[in-house]
Amino acid sequence: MSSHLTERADVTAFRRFSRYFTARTGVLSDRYLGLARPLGQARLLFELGEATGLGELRRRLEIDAGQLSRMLAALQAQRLVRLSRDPADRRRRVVELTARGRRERAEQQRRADEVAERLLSALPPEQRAELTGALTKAERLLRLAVIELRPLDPASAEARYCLTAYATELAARFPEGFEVSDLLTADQLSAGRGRFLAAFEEERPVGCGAVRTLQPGVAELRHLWVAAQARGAGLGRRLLRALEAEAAELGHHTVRLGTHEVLGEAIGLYRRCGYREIPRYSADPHNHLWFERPLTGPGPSPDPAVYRPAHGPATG
Amino acid sequence: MSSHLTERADVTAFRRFSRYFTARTGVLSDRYLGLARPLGQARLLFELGEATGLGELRRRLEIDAGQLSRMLAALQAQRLVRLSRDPADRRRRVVELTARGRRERAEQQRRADEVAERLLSALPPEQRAELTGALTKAERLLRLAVIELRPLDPASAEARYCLTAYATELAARFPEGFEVSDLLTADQLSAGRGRFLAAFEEERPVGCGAVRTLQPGVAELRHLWVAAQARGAGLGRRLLRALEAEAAELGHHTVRLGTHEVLGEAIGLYRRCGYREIPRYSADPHNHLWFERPLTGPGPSPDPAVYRPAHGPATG
DNA sequence: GCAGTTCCTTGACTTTCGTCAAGTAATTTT
DNA sequence: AAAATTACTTGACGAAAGTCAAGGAACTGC
Repeated sequence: MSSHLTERADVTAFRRFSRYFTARTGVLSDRYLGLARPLGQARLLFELGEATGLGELRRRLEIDAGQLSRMLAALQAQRLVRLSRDPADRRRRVVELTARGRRERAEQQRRADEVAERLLSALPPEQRAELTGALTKAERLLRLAVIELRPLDPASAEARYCLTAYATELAARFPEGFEVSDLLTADQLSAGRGRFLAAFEEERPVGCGAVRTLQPGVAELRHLWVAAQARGAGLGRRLLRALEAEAAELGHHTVRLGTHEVLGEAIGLYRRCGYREIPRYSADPHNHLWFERPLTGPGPSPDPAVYRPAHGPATG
Repeated sequence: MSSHLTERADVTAFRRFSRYFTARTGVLSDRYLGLARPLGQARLLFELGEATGLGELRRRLEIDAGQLSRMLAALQAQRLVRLSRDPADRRRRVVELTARGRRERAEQQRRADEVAERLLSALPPEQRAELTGALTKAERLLRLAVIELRPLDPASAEARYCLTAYATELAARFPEGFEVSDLLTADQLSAGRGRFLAAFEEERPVGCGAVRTLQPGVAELRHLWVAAQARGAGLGRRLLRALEAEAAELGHHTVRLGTHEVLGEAIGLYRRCGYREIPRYSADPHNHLWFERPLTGPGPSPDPAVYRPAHGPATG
């Protein structure tokens, strides 16, 4: 089927790019920039920003504890970092760049910039701008791709965190205000009656959404929220599509939703994603517009039933 | 000045992307995919396609002769490659993957595909297509950026190669035919009277173009050629901008050119790049349209005088 | 307050990577 | 045909990277 072929082509394009990019720039940036330092130490120096706990560093760089310990000792001997104990837990140690370390790091960055600049300087301004645009867009979408969508127990602490953030925001934006009591209860979403999805960026919740059965065949989408710091990446759309897929999996053929007139971005999103305005179908006092989208009919995007959201970690 | 700021922003965007991309996927693809093999051997296995001479391999991977020798011995012991002597010069040796080696390589590729697919599968089809589009565009532009533009002696073998390829193509496309004798002579382009630029992709000529003085302040652009295998990347535009910069450097304020009515792509390029059609200014029998562009006036692109083409190797 | 954990350091390796120099066989130059 | 050069292998070694286990100090849970 055609969507499978499309997927193959995407994978191929991604891999081609990845190979080309690492071959072209990866080599340079690694070897070159480390000054006279072994790669491991250079990488460490580069990764060090604010004062960091060794544990976090170890997790980030996936490095053996012993190795890290020795590398830091070497950097300390060169007076590039300062090690101290964490006052809160004196087993823990904290690394920090010294002034000299910061200078070295700046020099590293400068060299990396230089390599990038030499590459870019070959292009006339218009094409350079095109490249920058493409890379920025690609980065935004990659960032979006690594955000994990997971179904969550609506009674869980994480779900509550998302819903509270959502309610707080609505309270600020709706002229009439908004109360946590206006939300669906966990009970109304639990097994059989609906689903709750949350989006995690590096294990921190940055979005959510719920579907629940409205009548046989028809689901209602509610509480679509994207945290302020995660906006502009397309997460709203991704959540929307994933919620539609959940609805389809629950056996529905149509999704409806109601929204508030002040939520301009959301209204735009629904319109762009194939939703059509329909007459009022609910009595929710916070709703002024109602939308609907068929899950199987023709729309501006491929059949969402084909898109299977990953349940569980994406990189596990 | 504003163009400098733009450039900084481009460098920053490039570096941001580079960092993010290598952190996100580079690590995975290196570590993971090599199965249980050391990185060097995995890389070697990956790089081996057709039967390859060791010398070429050494040059490509920038690896010490001794190291390569030992790595290949290790791979041979695992029956992944076959070593034989080059019949033409029996000092030379040639590596080739065995059937088993090819299987291993395919497995490596499959894993890489899997990683890519897992990442991409998080995105709904529309956003996946957007990402693929952005990456494809970025790759095209990166490829374009590493094509080197060099001024060449128009009498050199490489220049002659380009011009012959250009003439051959015109001969096939023009109904009236085209002769090498219709080209400018090296003499007409040599020092003081004009400049000849050639584009090299990995040291192979893939395009060219010339400017020469038509009258004080006015340059003529001629013989703009892009090899068939390098088309679609934007090289025509890059050459055009570089030739304009050369003209500006020679002290001209205007560039003119004439072209043949069958050269649709070229005509489109000139139009997109700020050229306006003007009345006939030359008697060249192969020309049907004439164009002109001021080098200092306002145009759809920033002042080309700001863009300094790199003379000499870009990664030197 | 004591056993069990956690966080980190140290010691004792092995493997891999990278470099130099000596050596051998084939080829080219003189 | 001898000398020089080229293409590769082999030996020797040092530095870096990676692994495992033992141990000490600080914290946690009962």
